[in-house]
Amino acid sequence: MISILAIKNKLSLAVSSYFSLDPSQAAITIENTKKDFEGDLTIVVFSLSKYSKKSPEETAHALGSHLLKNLEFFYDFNVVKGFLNLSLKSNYWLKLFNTWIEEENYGFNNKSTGELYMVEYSSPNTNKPLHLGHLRNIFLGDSVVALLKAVGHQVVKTQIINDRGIHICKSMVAWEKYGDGETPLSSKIKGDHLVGKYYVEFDKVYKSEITNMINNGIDEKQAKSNAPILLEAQRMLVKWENGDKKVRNLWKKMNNWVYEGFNLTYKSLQVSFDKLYYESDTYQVGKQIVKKGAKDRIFYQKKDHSIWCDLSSENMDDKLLSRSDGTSVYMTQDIGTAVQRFKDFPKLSGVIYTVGNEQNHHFKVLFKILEKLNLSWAKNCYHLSYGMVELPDGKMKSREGNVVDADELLTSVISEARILTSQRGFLEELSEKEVKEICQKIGLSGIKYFLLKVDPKKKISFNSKETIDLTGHTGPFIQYTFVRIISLLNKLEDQKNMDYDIESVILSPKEIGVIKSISNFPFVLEQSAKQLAPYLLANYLYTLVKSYNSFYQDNPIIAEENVDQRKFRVQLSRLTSDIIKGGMKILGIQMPKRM
RNA sequence: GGCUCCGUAGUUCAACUGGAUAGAAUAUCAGAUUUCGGCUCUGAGGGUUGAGGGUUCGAAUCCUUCCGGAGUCACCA
Repeated sequence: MISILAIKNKLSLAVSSYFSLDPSQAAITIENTKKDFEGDLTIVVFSLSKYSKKSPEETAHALGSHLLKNLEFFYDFNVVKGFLNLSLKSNYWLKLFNTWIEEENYGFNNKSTGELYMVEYSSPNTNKPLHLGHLRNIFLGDSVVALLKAVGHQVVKTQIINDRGIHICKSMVAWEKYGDGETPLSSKIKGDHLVGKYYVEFDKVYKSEITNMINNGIDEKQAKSNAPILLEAQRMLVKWENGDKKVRNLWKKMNNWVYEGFNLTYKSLQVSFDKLYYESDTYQVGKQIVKKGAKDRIFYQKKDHSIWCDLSSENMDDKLLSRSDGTSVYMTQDIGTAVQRFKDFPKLSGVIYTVGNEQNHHFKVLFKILEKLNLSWAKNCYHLSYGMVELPDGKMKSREGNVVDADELLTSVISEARILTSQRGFLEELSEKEVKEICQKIGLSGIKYFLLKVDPKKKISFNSKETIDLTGHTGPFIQYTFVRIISLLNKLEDQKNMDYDIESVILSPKEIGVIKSISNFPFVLEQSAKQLAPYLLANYLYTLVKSYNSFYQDNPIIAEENVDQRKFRVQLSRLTSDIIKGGMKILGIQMPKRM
């Protein structure tokens, strides 16, 4: 069985034996040859020239002729500076290609690794609707899940619902005071949006109260922490934690409004979860752990009864875990949630927290505290941090209503897709339902690809125009290539016997280009999964599509007269479309059959 | 102020984790269709990789000092 890896291994062995090196010790770098140079594999000889005691160039030449003579794979080599470029015989490319088309799921790992991971993502607060920032989180998490599955792991998709705390009390107080009994039903406003409306309302009142107090000679800091409406929210939180019936009922009612709204949004985003955790449950678990930790002297208690974790040994400030009034903080529930998760799934190899980079410090502290609690799995917790999504005029602030709303964005990209497809006229004889489905696929691919193609740790500047673009480095562009291939395959009369004789196929540079690109797919998948980096896959799929389009442009397929050549090109197209489909699926993007 | 992250064509992003002449997209300009979906393809111009110094055969990448931006250091979440 031949494979790229096998060729590289043999090459590596041949190189080390040429220099009489121990193969297990020798660091021989073999890379794919860069596009602008001739060749397929490149050996970097700079570090090897010390063994030959000659210049890198001389060494490379000597090594090149040696390899050409002793290995069957190559037909030529060239040297540029210290780089030895080797050219693989084209029938080896064909042999490689033949093994790929016979694989069940080329690039994917079909056998299970037996490892189980948990990926947490989305995890919104229940006081406002989802916005563009959540979308980045959700798509990132969702595609990391798919990546882990693609390489053979099992995955539990989860979220922690932040249903408790001062934020929801703010919406509740505002609704009670100014809501006049308004419900999603009576107002025809989606539940999450309705609750969000009162969160904004709270902030408005809060701010005007502060201004008034300052005008009456109270200093700003005092005003901020003593504004009447804020005090009201804080009193409500204490009542909530004490189980006050009236407060709990209101809380349940408003949270349910939010869940109904979220579920609609998740549905249109095509994401789902396996297991939900609610902060209102897990903070109790956390509270117990903190209490016990204080008793065991892992944490310490101040005179005012507040409980803290000493982190001076880590060069960090001490962390509050329980307030002096006994109520718990964000960190408390995160400790509880983590413990609960490993209780529920003892076999977890790791938990991945998909959370924005504003919480980098929080997670550093959390993991440290888990370590201090002697939880052996603490080291298996990983924070998948990502940058903020910024608007052209700066950061989004939901309190100020300066956000790109997820629901609105979705409808706008989908309707844009409809305008553009209707101009093209390929969907005319389809039913309304089918057209709608296709436009959803196109619109979603625009926004998903836009958010996923960027390295997670970098911030994204959002540009609504680019998101719905169909050309260039976009999701719809990739979909278009797929649709063209499908349309082509459908035109074939005889699809059954696609075997061809290798000897009668002559590969053009563009065909080799596509094969080379295909050869990278398994490595890209592996890397993306390992680094939890869907953007690597997204960028790869784009380069694959580029090289295919370039091939497609000047090689006839159906009209090709040489039967073997034609069959090869059909297979090349088919495998390319399979990779596009499978790869894009990992990004959460579905392929339309027409567009 | 301490710590962390970021800074690459006008703009949005890459660069196989230290490799070659820093690549795409977009915008602009110039080309390609007796051809399978032209939402395509080919080409041109566009760069002191924020600045300086260092490490070495070799630096956008590592170290260091500045400059600029973001985040965080809460009895907020």
